[in-house]
Amino acid sequence: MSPGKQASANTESVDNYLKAILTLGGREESRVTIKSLAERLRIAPASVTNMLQKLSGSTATLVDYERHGGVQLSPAGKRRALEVVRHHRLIETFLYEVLDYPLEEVHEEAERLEHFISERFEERIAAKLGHPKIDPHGHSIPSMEGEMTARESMLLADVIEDGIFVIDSVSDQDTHNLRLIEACGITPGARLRVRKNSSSDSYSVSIGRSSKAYDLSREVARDVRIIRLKG
Amino acid sequence: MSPGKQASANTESVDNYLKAILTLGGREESRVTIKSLAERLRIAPASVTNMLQKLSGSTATLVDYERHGGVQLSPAGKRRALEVVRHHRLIETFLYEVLDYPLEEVHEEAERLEHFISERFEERIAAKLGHPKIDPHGHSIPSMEGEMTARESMLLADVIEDGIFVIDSVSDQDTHNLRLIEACGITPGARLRVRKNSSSDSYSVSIGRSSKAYDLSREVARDVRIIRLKG
DNA sequence: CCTACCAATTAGGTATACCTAAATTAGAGA
DNA sequence: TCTCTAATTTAGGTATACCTAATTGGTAGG
Ligand SMILES: [Mn+2]
Ligand SMILES: [Mn+2]
Ligand SMILES: [Mn+2]
Ligand SMILES: [Mn+2]
Repeated sequence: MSPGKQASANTESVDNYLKAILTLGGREESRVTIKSLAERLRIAPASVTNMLQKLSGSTATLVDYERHGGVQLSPAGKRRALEVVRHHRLIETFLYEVLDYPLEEVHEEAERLEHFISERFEERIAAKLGHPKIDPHGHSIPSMEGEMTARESMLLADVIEDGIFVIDSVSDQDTHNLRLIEACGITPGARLRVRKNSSSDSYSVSIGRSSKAYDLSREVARDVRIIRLKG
Repeated sequence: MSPGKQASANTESVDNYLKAILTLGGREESRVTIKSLAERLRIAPASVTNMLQKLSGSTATLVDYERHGGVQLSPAGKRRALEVVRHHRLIETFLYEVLDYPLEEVHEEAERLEHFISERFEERIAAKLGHPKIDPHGHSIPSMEGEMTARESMLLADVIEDGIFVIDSVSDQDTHNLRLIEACGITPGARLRVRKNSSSDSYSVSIGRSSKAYDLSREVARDVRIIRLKG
């Protein structure tokens, strides 16, 4: 077959491990502990150890695992993880743009479908959407070649000095938080004025030059990433 | 929860059994043999017996199985089977209409995705497509309530007397045959002139009033359903 | 009425992907 | 250096959904 890849005989389960390792490893791609993987995947640590041993042993070694030393993606594993992330984010964009899903609903559907769409499906929705670079949460969509651009952003919850920011992205992990976030008008790309409330552990935010301010708890503020515009 | 159904905890495998029983049972919903199921699903007969015993035993009895007596769908099983068929055909229509898939490619993708889309996804693509009643192969799409209209049609391969017909539907089972069929211009709804070739075991067909005639082997002719217009 | 024969079933596997409970280990702090 | 604890691993399950081989059953023809 041509220089491309063959459909990757990965199971849904394996894909989920790879994606979790990618995410938890962060920008530096550091080694990930069994415990953190277990928490993220909501699977018992013993099961995670088991799976990783199988993954690093057989197949095309998707993963570099060491006894008591955590895991890291191999080049092949990283390639596959980014492919799944691309699927996920393209599907989310598609659901949002074409099928008019509410933002809080796209993640759950994408989380399932990302494992089952073909390369053709991926290619067709990408084309339909005009090859988008970011998804509706503000996350970068990896390119077909597995490149993903990273922006320099911080958590709203980590703001110390009040100021004006641009909204980078919102987390898709918690439906309830996301609804609250949307209710404030927080949308990737918009401008946000942030004031840290000294009394309670919360943030007062307003969009653009609007005077309407909303209060966000620290927990919710952890689900918003922003970039400082001016101090 | 409201009067509706809960997401049906069926696995992909169970759904496939139900769909196969529905199809093989035909319009009369007759009992289906283990052997025919095994062939259709490409699973060993022993495995089919096993699965059916589990299905008829536990859960909400999706199936009426009797030792040495074949199977039949229960009302609940029929409901679920039609739901999956609705998914399948809506997805096919969507891939064809919205994502510009070639006709021969829609089936394989739908065959996978039908098990994983949510009710919301089903509803959204149905709305997007204007609640279509037939899929691109000419097959009826069951309604949300599980009603499916049946047309009175025959196989092209069963034609004895030459004549003019309307094309009812084409089978989605064989990609290769489907490509041949499409190449003749055979499309559901079009008019077809059929002449049985006495010499070889084949059919000479032409579309509408076109004089261009194509030869279809009996094997391919089995994948085309037609309705007689005039003798 | 009795056999074959074929369909169906039973018996006894395998692989995947989980689980809980019981070791074991690495590393931090005394 | 020793000890303790939390992380990790090992051991020994479960459920699903397949498989092959061996057995049983129904029935059509002789
Ligand atoms: Mn998501
Ligand atoms: Mn996203
Ligand atoms: Mn189909
Ligand atoms: Mn179809």
